Amino acid sequence: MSDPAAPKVHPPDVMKKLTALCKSRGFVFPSSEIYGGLKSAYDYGPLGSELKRNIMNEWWRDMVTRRENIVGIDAAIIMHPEVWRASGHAAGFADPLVDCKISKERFRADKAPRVRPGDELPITAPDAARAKDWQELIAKDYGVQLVRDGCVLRGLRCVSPQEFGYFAPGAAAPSRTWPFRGYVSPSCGSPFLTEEKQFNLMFRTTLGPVDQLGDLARVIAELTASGDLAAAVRARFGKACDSGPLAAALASGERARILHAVMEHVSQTSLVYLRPETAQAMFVQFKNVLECTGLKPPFGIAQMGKSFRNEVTVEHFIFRSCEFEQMEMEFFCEPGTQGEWLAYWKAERMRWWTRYANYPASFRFRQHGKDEMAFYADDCYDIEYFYPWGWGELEGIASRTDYDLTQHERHSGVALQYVDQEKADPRTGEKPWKYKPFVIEPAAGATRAVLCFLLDAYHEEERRTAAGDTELRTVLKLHPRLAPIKAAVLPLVKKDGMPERARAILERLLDAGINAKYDEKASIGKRYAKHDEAGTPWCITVDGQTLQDGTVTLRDRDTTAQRRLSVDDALAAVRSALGA
RNA sequence: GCGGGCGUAGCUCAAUGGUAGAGCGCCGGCUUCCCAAGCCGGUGACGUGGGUUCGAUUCCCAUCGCCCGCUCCA
Repeated sequence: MSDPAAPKVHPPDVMKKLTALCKSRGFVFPSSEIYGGLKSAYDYGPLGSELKRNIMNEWWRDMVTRRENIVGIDAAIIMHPEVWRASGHAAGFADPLVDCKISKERFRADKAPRVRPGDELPITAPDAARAKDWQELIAKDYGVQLVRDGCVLRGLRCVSPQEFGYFAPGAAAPSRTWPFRGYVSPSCGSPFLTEEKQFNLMFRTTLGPVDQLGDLARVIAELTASGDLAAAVRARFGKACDSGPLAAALASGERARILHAVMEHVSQTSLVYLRPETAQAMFVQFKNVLECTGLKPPFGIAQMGKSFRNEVTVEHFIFRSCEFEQMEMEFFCEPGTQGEWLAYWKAERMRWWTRYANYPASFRFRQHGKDEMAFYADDCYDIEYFYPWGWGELEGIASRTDYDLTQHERHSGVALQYVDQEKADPRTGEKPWKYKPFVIEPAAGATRAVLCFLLDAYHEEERRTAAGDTELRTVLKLHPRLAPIKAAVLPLVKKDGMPERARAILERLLDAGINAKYDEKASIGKRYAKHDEAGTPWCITVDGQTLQDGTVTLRDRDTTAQRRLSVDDALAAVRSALGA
């Protein structure tokens, strides 16, 4: 074993090997594989679904069951669309993005530098070599030979707000022109850009059985039948055109933008989103939970479940996928106490993660800088895991002030506050004290937890085969409470009544609610190896001696050592190690 | 989304412009008293779609998926 004070050193190519093991043993399959797979979606198999459930159960037990002042909810994935306007997701999750075709960089169109007709448009490369590459790229793709001056390429100029052109040295008129949108790439100054792409990270769908596309098609057909689109839009939508997105689109005069705004407007009535996080339901149900439970701050509302985001990049197996699972808790406390509660939850959450890990030093805190925190947060820490590709997020613990309750109060018009009959308002000195609680949010990724505990558990060890060769033993050293199968019950050989004795032991485990498997196939060594890969902590083996004196062997996954015990003692050992 | 690489059985690989073989795995049988033993039998693949061709797994195009890097990540 490596230094317990240092992060785990992952075996070479561990992601590749782990992905293969996940598939062959039934932890995680690529989604819809027989149809060629679906990007970034994964299905949890017989072992994976047990592992994920065990992890989530451990979280729920630690966060909800054992705490008097924390309760759970299980909200609908589809919520009222106004929720996402209040939370800021509707606006914040959608930006117009553009790619520079020269430097291949992506940027936000609304933050790009603007230029005016007559302005020169020099393209600046980071070094002379790249300037030369870009010069050739532009010659090839656009048919003009720009003049290179060190890192700078010259010859382009803005002609009008809709057009830029190439001016040969000394020429007064452009020899070629291209359409223009008035801005250039912020990093290199290039005007060669892709179309603006509207990114919307929330999954959209429609609520209701009516075919929305049919409605949209009809409206668009009617509006575009007349020559004057703007007039047709104004005539049809009246007051809606006076302000908001329709007004802005009409003001721009761009047909595509107007039609886009019209489609948004028409689809508004049935448009809903799949939640991009589970957190908002806890704020939205704050009042109901408060009334039915009678809880007083400090208290928490917890929820586990699926969330959906159209991630720009999906990567690293199940680390970042569009459909993922979260374990979140919103902890409501008195304003002014958020600092101490943040410290408390940091410690609690780190204790939880490291409790199940072989390498506690693979977990660490990282405080967010002011620039990366949401504007309303007053402090934020990530719990990070040392993945094979480096440190990465596992859980965020944010101090969110009273922002969310304030936003939902504003948008819903419903007071979301706590009335403390015993305390006086610190500002006025009057009773009762009505306040919006401040929130500490430990938000963990359940899907990421699966990956992190698999990585923590994955080991390759040298072992000697019966033939005397050296081989690698692959073993998942999962914490017994997380392991999908707790014990395998194996007859040493498939005869002399051993299968019957083994099955009787299996029955006792299953009756006790312990997930166990019976296996009589192949040689005993093969069966041990298979269960090592599945992360099964114990193998109970029935052999010749069992028939004589009723004892069995109990094999430990991590050491492969065996103890001979009575059946009762073996079962008791399993039960007590599970803490059940 | 961009750039690069990849795609033959569950896995690792092989062969071929004339419809594909092996090892391991998996399933069944025999055997086996402790760490992937042995024997017999079986299962099983050219990612998808188009084009060229008498004929494509092989050549071309597109598409999908995976990996690496960049970018993005309220």
